[in-house]
Amino acid sequence: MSTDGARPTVVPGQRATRQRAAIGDLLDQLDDFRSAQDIHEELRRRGEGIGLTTVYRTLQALAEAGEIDVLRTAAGEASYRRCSDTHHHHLVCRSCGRTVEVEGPAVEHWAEKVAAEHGFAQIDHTVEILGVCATCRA
Amino acid sequence: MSTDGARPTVVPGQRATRQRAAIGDLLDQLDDFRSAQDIHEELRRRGEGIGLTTVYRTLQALAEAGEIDVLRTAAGEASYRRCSDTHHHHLVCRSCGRTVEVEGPAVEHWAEKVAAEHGFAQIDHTVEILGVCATCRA
DNA sequence: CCCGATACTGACACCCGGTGTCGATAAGGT
DNA sequence: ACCTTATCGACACCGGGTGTCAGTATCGGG
Ligand SMILES: [Mn+2]
Ligand SMILES: [Mn+2]
Ligand SMILES: [Zn+2]
Ligand SMILES: [Zn+2]
Repeated sequence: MSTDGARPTVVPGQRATRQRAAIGDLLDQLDDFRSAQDIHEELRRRGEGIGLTTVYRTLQALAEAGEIDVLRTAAGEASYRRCSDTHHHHLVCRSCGRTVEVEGPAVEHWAEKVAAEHGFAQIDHTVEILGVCATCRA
Repeated sequence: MSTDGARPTVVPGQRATRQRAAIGDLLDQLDDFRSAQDIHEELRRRGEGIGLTTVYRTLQALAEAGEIDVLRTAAGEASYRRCSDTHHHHLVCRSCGRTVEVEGPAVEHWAEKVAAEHGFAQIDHTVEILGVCATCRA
């Protein structure tokens, strides 16, 4: 959870609206990946009047702008989380959803090397680790 | 593409049916990831009478049994491919779908190490590399 | 070889995450 | 304040995938 409180809550070039601010604030408070519907529910629980469509599209815009990270659950549903701005991957607890950001130069190099060896360019990669955290094993 | 022709086309404990054989045969001939609908279409084109529901469920069963690999497209749709039986990952062309199986002990070790460091167990990981192949850049 | 228990099939209704539409609303530049 | 126009959100719709269930085919036992 970043506590700087100064991250752009709005994608540059877009208008600052109450709804987008509410979503940005909530994302700052949450610590693990949440679906659009989760976020919509939580906002309404807090008394924010906001439509589900708006939540879907705002989250997508934020993801596209690189403000937040997207992850596909096993069920194929998208989930979102505000992350640090450096390149990293995720270690996620299958049981409670607890998320740890991890990085590894070894993987980055390996991906580039193997792609180049096969003549591939404009490389992008996804690396996610799933497991059960210590707490959930108690 | 494996040419052994002796891979189990049926998950153990299940009955051998014409439909499952047709799907297995087709998977042996295809070389890159295909959606359930693609496979269904192709089977009908070849004159096989088979229902879409059956294709969906057979592919899922094969995937669950580890007979084939599953990949989620950017659109969130599942795609399937018969792969070698050793652990590996995929290098996929974003443009033509061409798929190369790759492996890397470095990544395996890294994943295990980083998970252990954070107290996670029962680890599973997904690693996919996307890019544009040499042919598609011409 | 035949038969019956039962696994499988597939048409169809349904589920659900996500998108297109469009009239109403509100941001924010002047 | 005013006007232009981005944004909102209710609603209809889309498409991949699943539950149901009556009909069908497999295959082990007799
Ligand atoms: Mn990486
Ligand atoms: Mn691996
Ligand atoms: Zn946990
Ligand atoms: Zn290609």
